[in-house]
Amino acid sequence: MGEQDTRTKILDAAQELVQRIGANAMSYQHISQAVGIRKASIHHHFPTKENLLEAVIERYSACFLALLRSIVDGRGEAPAKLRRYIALFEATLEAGNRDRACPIGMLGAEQATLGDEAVEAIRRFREENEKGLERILEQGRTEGSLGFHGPPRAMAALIYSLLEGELMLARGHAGRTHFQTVSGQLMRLAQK
Amino acid sequence: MGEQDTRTKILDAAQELVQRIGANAMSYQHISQAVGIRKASIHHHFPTKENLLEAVIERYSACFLALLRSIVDGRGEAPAKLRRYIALFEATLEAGNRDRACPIGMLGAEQATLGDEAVEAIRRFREENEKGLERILEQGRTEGSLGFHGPPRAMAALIYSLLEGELMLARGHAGRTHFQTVSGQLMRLAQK
DNA sequence: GTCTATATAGAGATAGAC
DNA sequence: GTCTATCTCTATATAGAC
Repeated sequence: MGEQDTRTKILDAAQELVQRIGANAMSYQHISQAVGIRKASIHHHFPTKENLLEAVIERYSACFLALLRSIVDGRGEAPAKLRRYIALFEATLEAGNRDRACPIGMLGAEQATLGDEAVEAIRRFREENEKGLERILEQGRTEGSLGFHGPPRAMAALIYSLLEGELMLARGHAGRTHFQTVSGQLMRLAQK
Repeated sequence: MGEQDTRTKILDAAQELVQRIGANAMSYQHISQAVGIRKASIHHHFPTKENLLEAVIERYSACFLALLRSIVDGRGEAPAKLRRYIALFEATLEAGNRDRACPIGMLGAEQATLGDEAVEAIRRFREENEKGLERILEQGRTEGSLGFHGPPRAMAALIYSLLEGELMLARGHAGRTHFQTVSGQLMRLAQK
């Protein structure tokens, strides 16, 4: 847990702000205060806000998709893998993070205000999530551990929208409980 | 289809902007251009932006919840009612409206930047939606037309997050198709 | 790489004439 | 009820010293 470089601190602050209040409410002033440097210094690392948002997406996407792949390619039956995937989303709500949604979900909601590169990166993130989920669901069907109806890809698309939507809308006071109710129901639907 | 009063035109423009770009990206300037009046005139009808957003929520909520009630209390079996409910969301994506999410869903994503009254109104909207869905799902179970596992209320919570999330994230080019894939999968899960 | 200072634009909001 | 004009604040971004 040593000292981090400034670029990383800026990305951390920007990501946390996107998760909590969204990209359009986030300003260089907010980041400046969180990191403890001046606004002009942020522009040295990320010339434009669009650059900064793209970097937030790229970093989060790389990290999250690596975890997704380790789940998909890992050992265990499909229900356990699905639970691990859901836990990736739930981790966002842990401890003091009660008001944080997925940063890429938040940016997806604001995509009409973003540049083409960011929108495309958000689309790819969704695509990779749906593909990974599809493989877990196919495994479950093959080994007989999951018993949902319909195409795995449609089920995958449903799961992604559900978890992103739930994280964005059910924040605040009872957020954690609500998330667990919904994710529990999802597991029931997938298994039988 | 006669002339509308200015207040209604302002609400229409504000709602459309919230649905497309979100409340934080929306400005009085945008509304001014859309309606064809000056910024100061908007402040005459809605002194603060917070007032305006609350009015958008109240109007949309009253309209949507009235439709929800007519579905819940109407005739027909539960699967048909569920399809009618889904159609309320899908209507947002019709024709030239391809980039519009649910306004209350968008404001829910931005709730950290809103006042207490707006946040409370958004929470009530969700609550009423979950209650209405719960009644449809209970009916389906009683009459044997729906066969999902788990508590109706958990299923209701899942359906609301799913539809709101799908509308927010799957906009743009293939939005309509993606929505239909996901809503079709939801119907499969509910019926068997 | 960080700073001060500044440019430029836009935001929400108000005063007061018509 | 709408307008012009203006206020104040904040936004993103840049120039240039250190």
